Amino acid sequence: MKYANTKERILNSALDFFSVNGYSGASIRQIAKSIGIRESAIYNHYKSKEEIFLAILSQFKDKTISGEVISDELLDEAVYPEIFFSKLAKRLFDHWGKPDEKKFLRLLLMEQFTKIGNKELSTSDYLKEILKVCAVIFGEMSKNGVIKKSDPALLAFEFCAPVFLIRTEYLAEEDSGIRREAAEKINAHVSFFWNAVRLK
Amino acid sequence: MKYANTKERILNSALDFFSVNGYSGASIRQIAKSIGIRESAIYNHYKSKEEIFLAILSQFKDKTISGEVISDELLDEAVYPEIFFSKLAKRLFDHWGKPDEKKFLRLLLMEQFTKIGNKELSTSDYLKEILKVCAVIFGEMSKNGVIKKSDPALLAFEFCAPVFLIRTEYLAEEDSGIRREAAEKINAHVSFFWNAVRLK
DNA sequence: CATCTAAATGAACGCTCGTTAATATAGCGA
DNA sequence: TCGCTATATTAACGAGCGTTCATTTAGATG
Repeated sequence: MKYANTKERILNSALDFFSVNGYSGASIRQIAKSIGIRESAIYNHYKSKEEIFLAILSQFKDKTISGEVISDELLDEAVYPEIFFSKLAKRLFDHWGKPDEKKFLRLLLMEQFTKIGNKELSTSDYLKEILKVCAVIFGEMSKNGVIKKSDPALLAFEFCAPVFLIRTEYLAEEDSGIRREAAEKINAHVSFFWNAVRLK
Repeated sequence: MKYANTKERILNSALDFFSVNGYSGASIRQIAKSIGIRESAIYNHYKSKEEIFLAILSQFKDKTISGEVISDELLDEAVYPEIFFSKLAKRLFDHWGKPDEKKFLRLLLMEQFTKIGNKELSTSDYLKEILKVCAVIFGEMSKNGVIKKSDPALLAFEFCAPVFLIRTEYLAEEDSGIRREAAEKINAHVSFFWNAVRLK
């Protein structure tokens, strides 16, 4: 029998398993079985397990976060910084909580130190883009006198780092109770940040 | 031939391999070989690979961070908050950078989502103790009018989270150039935090 | 010195791993 | 309709895995 999208379905399933069992804990047979084919069929699409891993990485490397997190209506709110920060933090948190992004984040955390992952995966790199975007926005806000003048890159880091840590703390399970707890932490962080950067 | 400390040396070597290859990527044979014994000899000391893993976890669970990071001379400086924050941040960063602590941190990040690790490992739990200690200290400082009044637990999180993220970003390699880069980030964070909590 | 025991060895087990090769089959273009 | 190509299956490979077991050895105890 022939199937459609096999190549893509391999990638999806591989991400599922890699992000829970780790690269070396996941097996080709497991991945094949989960999409209803034999392990040898995998090799019609990828020449090795490592190639599947690298394909996942390059798929996520091409993704850009800005479009997913920053929108025009959001930017319009930058004149009301308190609301803006709150929305931005929530968006960021939710972005990292999207099913595939969550899986990739787990993979990043798991494989960033391994032989196979340490060349391609680093938390700094992963955060680089969003930090840059935030720095630009915060820089504009200082210039426009909406918040204190300060190093935009530092502001970006101080805004994003706690959000990122909260996200990684809740990367495992996520029932509605947990989500509320995380949302409260995000709110508290935003209020701290806002108090730190507001004009007196 | 007979060796001394075999049980302990197994644990050390296991931590080395687990923290780089992950639990399932490391093998009993590899661990045995690295300490100069055969794999079967391991089983005179631990009844399974899983037991070695759990022994590592319980070894670190018993460790207390407060004594390693907080000292009396450090607390004496709490009256000069800017210096105090700077020293505390450095101590925290250095603590997480101690060879064994670094290995454990990598293990934590790698295994917190896996079948074997997800019951025993969580970033929140790992940070819980230091957050509590910091909260007490910061609470005292607000009460003594050395810094702004604010939720001590929030202050502790805002202080520690960026330090922790910086640490995890530099958990892989660490040459002297990298260490200087990290130190600068820590300084920048401390200055942001200090500006956020200082009295006006 | 003889004995006991803890700790090592060497060989083997059943299993799973990633990968390959030979073969079958489905669907599309000529 | 025929044959080509992409995609699947079945079977097998060598290697490494965790673990067990019978045996040897070294060092402490009497």
